[in-house]
Amino acid sequence: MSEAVTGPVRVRMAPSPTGSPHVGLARTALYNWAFARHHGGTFVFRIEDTDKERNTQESYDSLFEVMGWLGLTWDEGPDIGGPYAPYRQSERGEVYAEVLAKLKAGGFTYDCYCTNDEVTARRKESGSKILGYDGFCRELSDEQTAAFKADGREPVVRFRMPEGEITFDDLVRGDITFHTDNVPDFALARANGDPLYTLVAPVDDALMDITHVLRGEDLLSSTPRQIALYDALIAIGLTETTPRFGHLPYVMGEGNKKLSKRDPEAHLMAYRDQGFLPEGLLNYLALLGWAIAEDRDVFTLAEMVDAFDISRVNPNPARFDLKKAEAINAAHMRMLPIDEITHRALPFLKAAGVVGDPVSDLDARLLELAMPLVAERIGKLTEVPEMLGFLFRSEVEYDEKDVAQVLDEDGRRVVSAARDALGDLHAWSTSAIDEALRAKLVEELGLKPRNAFGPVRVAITGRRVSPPLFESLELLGRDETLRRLDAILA
RNA sequence: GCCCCCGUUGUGUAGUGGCCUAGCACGCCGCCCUCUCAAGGCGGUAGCGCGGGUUCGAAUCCCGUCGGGGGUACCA
Repeated sequence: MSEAVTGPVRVRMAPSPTGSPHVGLARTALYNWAFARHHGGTFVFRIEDTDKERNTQESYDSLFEVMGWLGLTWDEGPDIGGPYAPYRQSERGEVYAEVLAKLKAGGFTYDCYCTNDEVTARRKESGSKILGYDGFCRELSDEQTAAFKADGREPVVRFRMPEGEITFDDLVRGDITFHTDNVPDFALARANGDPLYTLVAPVDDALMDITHVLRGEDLLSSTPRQIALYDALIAIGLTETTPRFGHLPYVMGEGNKKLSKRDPEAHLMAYRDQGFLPEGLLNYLALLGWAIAEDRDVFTLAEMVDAFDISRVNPNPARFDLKKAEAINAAHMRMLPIDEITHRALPFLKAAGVVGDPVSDLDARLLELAMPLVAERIGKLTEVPEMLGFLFRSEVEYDEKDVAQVLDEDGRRVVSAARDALGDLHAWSTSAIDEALRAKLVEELGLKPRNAFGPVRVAITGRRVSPPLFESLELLGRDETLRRLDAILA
């Protein structure tokens, strides 16, 4: 493989606003972004919305929302403009019409009147093994053209594929060769004149001086068509060079199925809503096809930018593993300062109704004291309200299973003893609570620590899993603690 | 069918002919620590798709084969 970068770098991400943003999109964006930043290049955000049928405004908006959340910043785009504006293909109609005219004048295209049925019928008759278009309209006589027009047919514009082999040096896969016998002439514009992706993507890449095209492997087999078109664009003077291509492996779901839009795991928004950190998700996504080092897999975006090398990207498709994604996310959670976790958890705490909006001073102070207790025990932000809710709500949400398991008759005796021990306590501090409960439950009643504190924990927090108990009691306060114990015993 | 891509433990990867008795991470299992859960520490589990070559020596090179994926649109 030859040197990937020899000059200034301009890359782009060019999603279509259809459906809800997908994890594969984020991975592609991330690699493009990291590549651009590593080489001090430019990252362009372009919207490929030529398919009017499938585009939606909602999807368009969610693209920006999700990219904003991820924090992968672009240097040029529909929202911020740039020297190559507009960046939305639906606004570039004249550009494509002009290119199309030049291509036609140069003899690189022809009008094609065939219907699908006709092409299929001819293939059946000829017994050809190649499925695409057969080139029937390549050399139409004036009479034939007139006949089609008289028939009321409108032509699509088709590109004339040259004869021979097309080889390109893929940035992640090395040399790939196609023979154009297997790459039929393809349509550049619909019969109604609307340009198609096949035209628009290479034209914009050319016009925007894109130097490296990093995209999903689903586009691998359209690359020879684009290279042939690029040659034509060079011939008509639109650009001077063809970009380098790099085809990124798929992100697959469970089993060996491509993560489809139907899979809940596919949706980026779901990760945000589940309380993933963008840097955690991004770190995990980076691992799907790339490694920073052989013995390390937790790193920051800055470290990734520093180390990213497109030629080190693995070509084979990767399965998305939620467990590992969560583990990586948890590692990032632990890297965050506590007040930063608090800051990020706030929307989740508000959404869960654990704190009000705005947050009262009292709650803010309690949060400041409570956060250190859970900061190291959470993997996702949604766990913060789950773990701390009991400190803020007067109505404890008791987990029925935990209650049934721990607060049986024996458990209630333990709670009762704990209530006695704490009721007499004058100093209300973690260490005093610790000592008092141990003296009563462990030493006096001879219980094992876990059996001693379990019932108290469930009585107070509603769950068998909670922040450390003594600290929690201190924060809860004597009155509320005793009230909850009494309520259980009542 | 035809063309192209891919193939290391359950998952992601490291590995570019001897350093591989195949490393790391997640998962899973066990132990330690421990007021629960995490975190942390220690240990275990499991892999080069298959078959031929080349070579003193192959996960690494070659051929074949099988399996998976993508494309084959007036979608992108």
